[in-house]
Amino acid sequence: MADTLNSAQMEAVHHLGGPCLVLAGAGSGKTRVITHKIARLLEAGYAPGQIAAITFTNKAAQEMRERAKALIGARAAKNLVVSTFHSLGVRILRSEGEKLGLKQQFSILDSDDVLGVLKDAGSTSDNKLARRWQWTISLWKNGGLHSDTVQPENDDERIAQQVMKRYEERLAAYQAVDFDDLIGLPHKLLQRDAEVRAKWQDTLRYLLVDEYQDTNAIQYEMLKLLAGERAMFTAVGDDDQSIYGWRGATIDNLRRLPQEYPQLKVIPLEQNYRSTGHILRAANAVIGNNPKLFEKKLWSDLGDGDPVQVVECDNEEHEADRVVARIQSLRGQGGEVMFKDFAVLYRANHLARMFEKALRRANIPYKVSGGQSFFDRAEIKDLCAWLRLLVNNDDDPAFLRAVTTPKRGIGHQTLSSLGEFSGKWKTSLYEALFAESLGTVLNARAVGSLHEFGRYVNDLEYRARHTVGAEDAKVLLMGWLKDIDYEKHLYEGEDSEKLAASRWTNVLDFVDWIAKRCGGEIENDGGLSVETEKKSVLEVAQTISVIISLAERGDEQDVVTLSTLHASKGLEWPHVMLAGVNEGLLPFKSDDDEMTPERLEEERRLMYVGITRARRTLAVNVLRRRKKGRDTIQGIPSRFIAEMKLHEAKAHEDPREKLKALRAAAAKRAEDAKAAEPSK
DNA sequence: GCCGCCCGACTTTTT
DNA sequence: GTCGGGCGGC
Repeated sequence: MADTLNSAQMEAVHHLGGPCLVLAGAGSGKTRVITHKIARLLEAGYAPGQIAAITFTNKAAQEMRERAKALIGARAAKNLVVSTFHSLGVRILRSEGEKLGLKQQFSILDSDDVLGVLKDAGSTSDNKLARRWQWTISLWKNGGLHSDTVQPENDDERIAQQVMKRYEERLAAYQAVDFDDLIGLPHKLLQRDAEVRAKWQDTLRYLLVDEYQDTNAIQYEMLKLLAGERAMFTAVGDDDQSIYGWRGATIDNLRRLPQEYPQLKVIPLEQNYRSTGHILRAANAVIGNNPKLFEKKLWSDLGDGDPVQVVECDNEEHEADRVVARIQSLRGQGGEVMFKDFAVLYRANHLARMFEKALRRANIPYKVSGGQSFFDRAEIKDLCAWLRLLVNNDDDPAFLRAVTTPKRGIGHQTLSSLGEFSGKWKTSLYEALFAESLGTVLNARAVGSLHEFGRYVNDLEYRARHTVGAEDAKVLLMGWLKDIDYEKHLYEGEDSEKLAASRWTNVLDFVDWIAKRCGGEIENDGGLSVETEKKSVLEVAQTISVIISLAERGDEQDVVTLSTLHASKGLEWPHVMLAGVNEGLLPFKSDDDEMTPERLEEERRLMYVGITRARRTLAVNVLRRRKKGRDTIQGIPSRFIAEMKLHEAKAHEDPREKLKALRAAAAKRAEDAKAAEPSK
């Protein structure tokens, strides 16, 4: 792609006078538009710190900052606010949270912590039930509701509402917030405090929102409040790639934009720079079956390319074999085809297994994207709990995890007495630990252990607060691990030595990662901070729950990608294979729910996302028989295959392709003959 | 109360 | 194929 903008992109970049919606079709260069627009805004007199580019993931934020840096230079890029919704929320809460009774050192609970709190608040040990509550409560919160405003529709919801109320109380007591609060609380603040609102509207004078179709109700409200009367923003999104409805994203946000901002300039980007004609026509044909919010049709001038292939497979094993065969054959054709040029995309995670097996057998290197995140690992969570406790002593969930990791003679009994005691006196567990009268409920030995723990935490906290810079941080952290004998804890807790060793490696990586962040020379940390001063261990510790992308940070290796369709959004590969394109799988259908038109439309968008990941070749796999639970059932080709209208495309294109192939073959024969002659 | 065995299920996921 | 939950036995 040359470094020029096409006319639609140009228009999008230069429209600075009011709200702007860029309908960025797949592969239409939306990141280019955003970064160029940032450059344009700087030209127009905005200071870097007044421009905020908002994304959904840390990875996207990091990429955006990188791209912006290449265009506008490191200096300007450093002060840009490139941030996820959630990090922006942290930032706002950090400076304004006190107005909500939140101390500056609040904790951020991850979803496991939340689950724990919910089980506690709802007095259950039933994980499934607690997860349902978690889900419901999160959706409510994302819809802008809290326990007093929820309108329960059945008994389950009434119970969830009660649990929610207690959950809210717990979080307040812990000085903790969950991920939803990182949006919800800043929103609340901006809404009710005119001063805060004015301050932030004045700070962030131009907003650019990436993946706008993925915003939920409350994120949209927050954007409106930040943008204010001025309404200086650019939303970039694609209604056809909205695939996160199930987690609260609402296409309504796209629908409402032109209504609520009549002066909105809508600019479609329709030229696709990614895929060849056959692939793009299939994509257009499929998505054409959805009702349109905005008119938009992708085209490309990359030529027709190879026709889309439908690959019929007997079953999952056969499919995996054919995937392997296809990779080998495309690579065998010479050229510079690398493993990293391939992706296998599927609807659900568990479908990866068969491909992993086949690829391993064929000695083809691969990576599974969207697997367990580095930060989800138990050993990392252990350490995070400690760090959280240092940051916020009142974080009871963190206290409970840290005090028992590793085991230090403080058992269930002791902790439950301590819990009772703290409940009675309305203090946090940590505070309770130092109470004079603790001896009345616990024996001296238990009190002694607790005090020892408390003193250690206190001391470590002091040191963490005053340890600055990468090297000192590393010394501190390694010392801490030695103090708590964490390595031994790992080897004792794990049956397999190998597993323990790999866990310990993770721990060391984690230490390095934190230490690096204390160094102050990090430019890409997901947009969380723009300062380049060195930071204390404690400061770094506070932000860890919002940053999760160490695992994704792995450098680009030459490996085949296995990914869910969801996780593939925004990525592209020369050769894409869509796996298991069968009724029931894609569109997905579970036994108990019925397929609403809305659901089907979202599944169709998922298919569209899958198709548009491909640059040069696309294979669509269909299973003749497929596994379902324990048994095997007949496989019906997905309706989306017919919707691709491949036969029409063939009837249209085949003669020309055939002719081309014939001519090429003839030319080759002539050349071979020529080559043979002189040697005679 | 805990351990072990058996059976069943098995969307999508970020922060 | 694996994980988790539930049930039954010790």
